[in-house]
Amino acid sequence: MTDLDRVIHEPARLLIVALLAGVKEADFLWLLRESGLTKGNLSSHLGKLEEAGYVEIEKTFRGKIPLTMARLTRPGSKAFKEYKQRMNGLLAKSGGS
Amino acid sequence: MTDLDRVIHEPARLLIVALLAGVKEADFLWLLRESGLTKGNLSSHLGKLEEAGYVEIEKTFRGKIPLTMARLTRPGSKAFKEYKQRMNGLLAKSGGS
DNA sequence: TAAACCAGTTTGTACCGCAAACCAGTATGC
DNA sequence: GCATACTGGTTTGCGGTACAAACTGGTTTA
Repeated sequence: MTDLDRVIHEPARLLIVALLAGVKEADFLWLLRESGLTKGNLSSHLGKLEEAGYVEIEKTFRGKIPLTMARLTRPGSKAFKEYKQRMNGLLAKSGGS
Repeated sequence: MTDLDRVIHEPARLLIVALLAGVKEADFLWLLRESGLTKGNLSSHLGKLEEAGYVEIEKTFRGKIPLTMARLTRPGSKAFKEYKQRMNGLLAKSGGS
């Protein structure tokens, strides 16, 4: 109907995806600071995005301390791109400005 | 955080608001056909939008048959405009195209 | 040894969108 | 003139989900 991808549409995830699209790779704490989300929400939203196949999560260690990296997958980039197109289409149809 | 107006953000309502922004006034059945929503959903989303003060609902009669007209209020137009700006900002920050 | 901390995950709840059931009134078939 | 179908909606029930708060497993500090 509007055909907006609900996984991406959710504001918190839209923000995460937009951030990732900019940098191509980011760790949990950077996303945490940049997004302003709580840890819990960031964690679960990343979980949803991973489940959807839109991001890859890689868990490593920085010394003794766990480190989680996230990056957009190819399908993720594609989905985001399509989302942007549809959204622009919607916003445009209401008459400019 | 993303500061997206949740009332407008919901796809069905975004569509309704975009449609109304284009025409300035519309009746229930036109919105029904144009949006592809079910009657139930259209009714309740219009209710939400009215409750938020974003649309005015006017109930009249066309002959013997009830007719509901909807139009965007001033605050509604303003909210939609701001929504568009924020959304464009979000989509832009990920690097163009 | 314990207390504080880091980097997250799991859990609980309250809300919300959706579809289906419902309703009042009007035209139509018998 | 009675019932059946249709218009133009509204209300209800249910399933999914976002958010915050509590929890966990390991690590440094006191």
